[in-house]
Amino acid sequence: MASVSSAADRSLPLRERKKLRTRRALADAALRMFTEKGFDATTLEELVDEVEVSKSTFFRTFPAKEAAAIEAEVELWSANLTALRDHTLSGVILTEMKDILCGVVTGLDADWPDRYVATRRLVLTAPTLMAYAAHHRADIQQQTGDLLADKLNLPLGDLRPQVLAELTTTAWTIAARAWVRTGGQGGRQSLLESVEHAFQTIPASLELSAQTER
Amino acid sequence: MASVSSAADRSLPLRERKKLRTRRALADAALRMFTEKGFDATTLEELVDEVEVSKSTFFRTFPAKEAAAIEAEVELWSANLTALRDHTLSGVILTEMKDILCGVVTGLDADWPDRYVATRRLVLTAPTLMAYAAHHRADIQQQTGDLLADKLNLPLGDLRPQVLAELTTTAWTIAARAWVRTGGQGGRQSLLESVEHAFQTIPASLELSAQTER
DNA sequence: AACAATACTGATACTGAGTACCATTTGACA
DNA sequence: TGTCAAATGGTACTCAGTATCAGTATTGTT
Repeated sequence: MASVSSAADRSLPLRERKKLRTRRALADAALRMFTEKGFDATTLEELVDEVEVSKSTFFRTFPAKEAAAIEAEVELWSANLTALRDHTLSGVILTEMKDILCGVVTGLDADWPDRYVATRRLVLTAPTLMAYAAHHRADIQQQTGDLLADKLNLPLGDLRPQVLAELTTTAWTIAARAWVRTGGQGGRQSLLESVEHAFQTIPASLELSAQTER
Repeated sequence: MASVSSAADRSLPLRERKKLRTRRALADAALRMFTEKGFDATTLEELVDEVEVSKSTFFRTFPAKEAAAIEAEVELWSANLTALRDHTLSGVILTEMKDILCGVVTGLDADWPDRYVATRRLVLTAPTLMAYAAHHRADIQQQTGDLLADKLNLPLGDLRPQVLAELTTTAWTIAARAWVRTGGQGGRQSLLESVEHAFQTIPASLELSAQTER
């Protein structure tokens, strides 16, 4: 389980390193400024002035203003897709999905948990951001489902890989929501416990009944 | 199970009827024009000219250009929330959720299935629409989860209502996707069968394993 | 049936995100 | 060092979305 993305990766061509640096700088500034001033109140011009790049460069790096704000989210799911791709599945898939996801969380940069908490809190403040994050999640889900179907050699009509992909993101979303609500206290470890708990809650939810419950 | 929304509802004050009429006209024109010319290629001006209202009126009716395109989706979930609110839960909740949803589908306008198919197909063509639809889904999920927690008197930390809400929209999304892919053939009836199937697939997915499967 | 009070519409002017285009600079590589 | 490719910055543009206000239609009251 190698650490995938660190800030200054030698061995990468200089040009690529520069691009990565501005990408990182833009994402950091975006998270900070949007949190301080509000997403709508911060114009793109202010953002690019801060980082000292042009608007052109911004849109060559990110497809939208919103994208710069949810980099931490993107990092998580890109890494997860890669991990799933490189993993040989065996046993109960949903459990495997949970383990892969937990492995990814463990492998991310040291500053990732803080950035993720800040990101999720920010997302709650602006509907536009909410929409963008939801879209990203749907996108990831689709890709995960397709990848699963491929890895398991399942026919096109089989709904199970899509369902599994959705269950995975569902479990994550719910676990993360609870963890973020605590301010990310307990760090990575408590997040992992929250994820375990959420995955366990799925079968428990299926059986939930009224009457007997009150 | 009363039919909720028909085009010209008497007994409503004139002012409200007019608003509903323009809303309907805008949504219809939007669906048609976006499908014909493409979402991005159709400007808001063209749309409001067609319906002969001002841009001002458009934005008092819909919060965004995208919203006019997904009215069929909004109608479905608004009706579902209302139905859930008015329903007394008993027995296995997930089954109840399925039944309520199926009841809502049965109760919608005669032209709803066609409009829904057109909507979903349109959504696939424009990322902006995709994002907006995903956002709407997330919004509905949240409200459904909160409503469930309230109706079942569950404490704030309990993840199960949120999971159930997500499972419900998940099942719907997957069922609808399959149904739309067939062009909505078989109409409402085959959609309902697809929904049944998707709900059954959820427990089946939990147990899916590798090895034994290939 | 006339009259406030109130809600809705339309027009205008504005902000800011995102795109298209081109001239300039910078890194890659022989 | 020189040449090619690729990234950058600047300018001008389109269009969604907001704010404001004057005019018009609807409601409910007397």
